[in-house]
Amino acid sequence: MTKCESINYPSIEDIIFKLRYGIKNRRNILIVSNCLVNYKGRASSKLSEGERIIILKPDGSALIHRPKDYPPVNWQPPGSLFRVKTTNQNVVVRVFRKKENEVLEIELLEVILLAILDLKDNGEFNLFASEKDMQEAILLQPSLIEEKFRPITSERHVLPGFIDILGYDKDGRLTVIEIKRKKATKQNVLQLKKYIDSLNVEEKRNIRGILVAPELGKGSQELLLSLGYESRIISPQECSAILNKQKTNTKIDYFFKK
Amino acid sequence: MTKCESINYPSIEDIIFKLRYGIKNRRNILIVSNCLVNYKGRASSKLSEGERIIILKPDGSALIHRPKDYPPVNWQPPGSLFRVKTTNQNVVVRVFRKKENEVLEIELLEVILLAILDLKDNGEFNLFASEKDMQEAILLQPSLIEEKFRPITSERHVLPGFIDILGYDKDGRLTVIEIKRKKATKQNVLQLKKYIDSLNVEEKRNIRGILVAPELGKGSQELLLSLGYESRIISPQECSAILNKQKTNTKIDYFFKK
DNA sequence: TAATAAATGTCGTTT
DNA sequence: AAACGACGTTTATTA
Repeated sequence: MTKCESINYPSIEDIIFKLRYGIKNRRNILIVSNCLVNYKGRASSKLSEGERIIILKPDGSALIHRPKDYPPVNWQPPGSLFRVKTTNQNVVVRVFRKKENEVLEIELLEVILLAILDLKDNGEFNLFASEKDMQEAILLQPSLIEEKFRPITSERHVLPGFIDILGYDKDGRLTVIEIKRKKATKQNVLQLKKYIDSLNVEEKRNIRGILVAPELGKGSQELLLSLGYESRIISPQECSAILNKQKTNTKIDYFFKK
Repeated sequence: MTKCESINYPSIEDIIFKLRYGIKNRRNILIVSNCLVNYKGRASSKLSEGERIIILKPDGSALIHRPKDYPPVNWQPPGSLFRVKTTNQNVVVRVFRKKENEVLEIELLEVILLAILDLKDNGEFNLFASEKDMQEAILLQPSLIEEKFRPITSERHVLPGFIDILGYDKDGRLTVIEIKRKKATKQNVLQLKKYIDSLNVEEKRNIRGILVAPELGKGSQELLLSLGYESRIISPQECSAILNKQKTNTKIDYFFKK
């Protein structure tokens, strides 16, 4: 079996055979077809006739893409089961997801292109400038918050829960830091408040709250002030740069040690 | 030009020519290829070598799918610009989005399948059992809330902001309704509270708050009680059924009138 | 399993 | 352009 077996305008028999083969052997399947789609589960939907691109993945995820738009018009997350049957003399792919008891049915009216793919992908994916990167950068260089800021939560989550960073300021005041990778909203300030409130410390007034974000939204700024919290304007990109620099330094250290 | 021009293992010259042709003529483009992907924008990412499915749409959206997972590993929303160039003797597709100043670059190391598609899709898509359907069902049949409930806001955004439904109960008490299509959270109760607080009415205690949802989460129930609000357990599916019935009745009415 | 928050979230709507 | 909330959100993490 080759890496890619593709057919233009396959016969019904071919479609059924290839689909079943591909599903059974955990191949990626690509279908370009005029089709009808019905979905029923948490909601329900009907999509009338049209030509779309369909992807079936061996992990049980399914995607139906119209000629435009970023999101799939219909889909099924991983863990779904594929079944190929015939209805009205057409091939129907049924994608069933037990977890939510959801069914997606794709009736293939005319298959334009069918490809059974045996893809090899062991590539490594790395994302930078995520919220987690911001957290790590601050832990690595606490002066981003202010001089002599000392995080408590370093490697392990010393205090469990959802607090991004907990620490002490130069005067020993307990400080809660909430990090956002995009413009902060009022909701984010409330989140910070919630965490501070959740700390079972008697003198809550003595706890500092700092919201870290690349920008403050209108509502957030007011609320921040009224609650007596602070903010630090820091972008995810600069945090990423700090981490990169650190890695480079580690490498150089290693080089000289050798 | 046919609806689907597909080639297995095209030459570099073919790839460049077909891609440029497809982009220029606003075709959908399907590429199965061993590739490298770099993204830089709001965040940044690197994806090392591997075989993936790539979709380029004429509206400027791009999707890169690995052999597994529901979401694309890299992407670009609509409005992006495609450019085809060569680097390291490989074809590179550059997808630039001005709005966020984001760049996605896909280096094609070995194209397994390339298809230029001229898809026709005028199909109608209908989604049922959305939150909007729930809203409409309640407006159509206010007794879902309680007997003699009278909605004021028939359209939307008639009053302050984002209140789903505003109305009067049988005793003329102002009532704010917040609708959720899935299990209600604490956050949802706070949302309801916010809307009630935002109503500049003197006697806020006299306003009723009702959270409509198919189920109540743990935290939400407690908070609901402590704030003195109420709830109605209603599923999006039953609301959808109510709307369907209404439509059927309208059709029957029309039939008899004729 | 339920709850909670992140996401390059995206997308629509209203101010 | 900014704010706000829905989404069949999905996904990962934690209690």
